[in-house]
Amino acid sequence: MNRRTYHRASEAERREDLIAATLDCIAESGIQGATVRQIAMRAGVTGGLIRHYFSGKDQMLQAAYRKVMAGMTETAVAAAIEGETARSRLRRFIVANVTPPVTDPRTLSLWAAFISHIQTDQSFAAIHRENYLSFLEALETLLSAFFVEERRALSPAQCRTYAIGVNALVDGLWLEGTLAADTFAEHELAENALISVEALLRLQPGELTAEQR
Amino acid sequence: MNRRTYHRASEAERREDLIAATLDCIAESGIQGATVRQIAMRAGVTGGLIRHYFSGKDQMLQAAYRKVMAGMTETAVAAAIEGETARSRLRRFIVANVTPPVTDPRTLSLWAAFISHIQTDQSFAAIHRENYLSFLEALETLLSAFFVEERRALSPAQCRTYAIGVNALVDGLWLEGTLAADTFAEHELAENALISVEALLRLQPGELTAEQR
DNA sequence: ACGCTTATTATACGCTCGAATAATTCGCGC
DNA sequence: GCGCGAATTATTCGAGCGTATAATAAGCGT
Repeated sequence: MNRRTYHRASEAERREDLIAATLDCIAESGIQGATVRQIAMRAGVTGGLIRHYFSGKDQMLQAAYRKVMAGMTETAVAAAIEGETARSRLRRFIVANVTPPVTDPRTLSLWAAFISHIQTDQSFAAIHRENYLSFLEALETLLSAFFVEERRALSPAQCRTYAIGVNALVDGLWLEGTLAADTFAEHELAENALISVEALLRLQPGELTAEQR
Repeated sequence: MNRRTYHRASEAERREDLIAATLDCIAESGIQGATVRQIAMRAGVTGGLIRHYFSGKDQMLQAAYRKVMAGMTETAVAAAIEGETARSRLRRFIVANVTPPVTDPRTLSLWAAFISHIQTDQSFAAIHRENYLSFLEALETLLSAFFVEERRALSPAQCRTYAIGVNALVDGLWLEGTLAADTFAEHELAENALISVEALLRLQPGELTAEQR
């Protein structure tokens, strides 16, 4: 009647492990395969522990959703701030969104698994909304800085219209490029994204595309 | 010990009923709520009947997925062919894709519920791919006819790049516009779509937007 | 080095799922 | 109008789900 030996972990790392295991399960076999038992096994613990750190499975899924979305936005934002000019930052932001690890089958699996919960569960809807608005705001900021740098006057309303359009384009390319990953070479997608954004903002051809310092 | 009385339906209409009930269940409570029992109840039959018409629940879900996707494409194509000029057909196609019933919470629910299966189940992946390519081809045809009408020479490769970009834009607007339905007025989304496509194709402002006869 | 707190395991419970099977009713061909 | 095939119902089964609870081992403060 020997029990398993185990290690007592700190709350932070245990929660992180559990969320990571949740994401692994979802990525591998969909939300249907992300059962309490599977997740626990993947995390190297037993099922009961989950309810010691989360009030239920749903709350853990929500935490996992937050992590995925935050990760996507942060990757793109982190890429952007490396740029030295507003134009470069905008360019990097766009490219990052259609390049791994954002454009990645695993990321898509996770995103897709959660997106369907938005319609049914308002907690997920809130998380989505929060991240959508934050992404849109980041894009809007990059855009308006870019237009200032280009000495091109733009009403806030028009800037927002542009942001919505660019956001849609990037999302669409991301979605299709990842779903049909074998149809597009990696650079092909990024190139298409830049050309399309150029056109969308009515820039000169090459204004964004051209490599710059 | 009285059994329920029942009506013997033709195979075609029974299958259609079952698929419709499946979609109702998914739209209302997500894929998790689309259980054999719920679907059967909604269709006014008992659960066992499902396996008389489909080899299992999964196959019925696939049939339902096909129906949803075909419906979306057909709605847009049907709207397009009403147009008298290539420009009008392109315009109508785009507007139809960001207007109810394509842009609709129910449609999104259904789409989202299925999209996550693409990563896990290759049967769903095949259905997706089939519909994606058919949508892209329809768009490409509309585009090239439009450019011919406009007497604007375009290489097939560039036409395809445009098609991919427009497709992404339309998909993205559709997705965001439906997810954040309360953020956009109905005409706002369509207007933004036309303005963005205009820019994407490097047309004159108003070339697509302006109402025309 | 011991005892106390608690993180973790182990086990059980009630429920619902998809599927299989057997019983029954329908309605068409004759 | 009757019988026969097949569509439909009714019932059962085993598996797996999320959750609850009790037993236990870990490791820190002292």
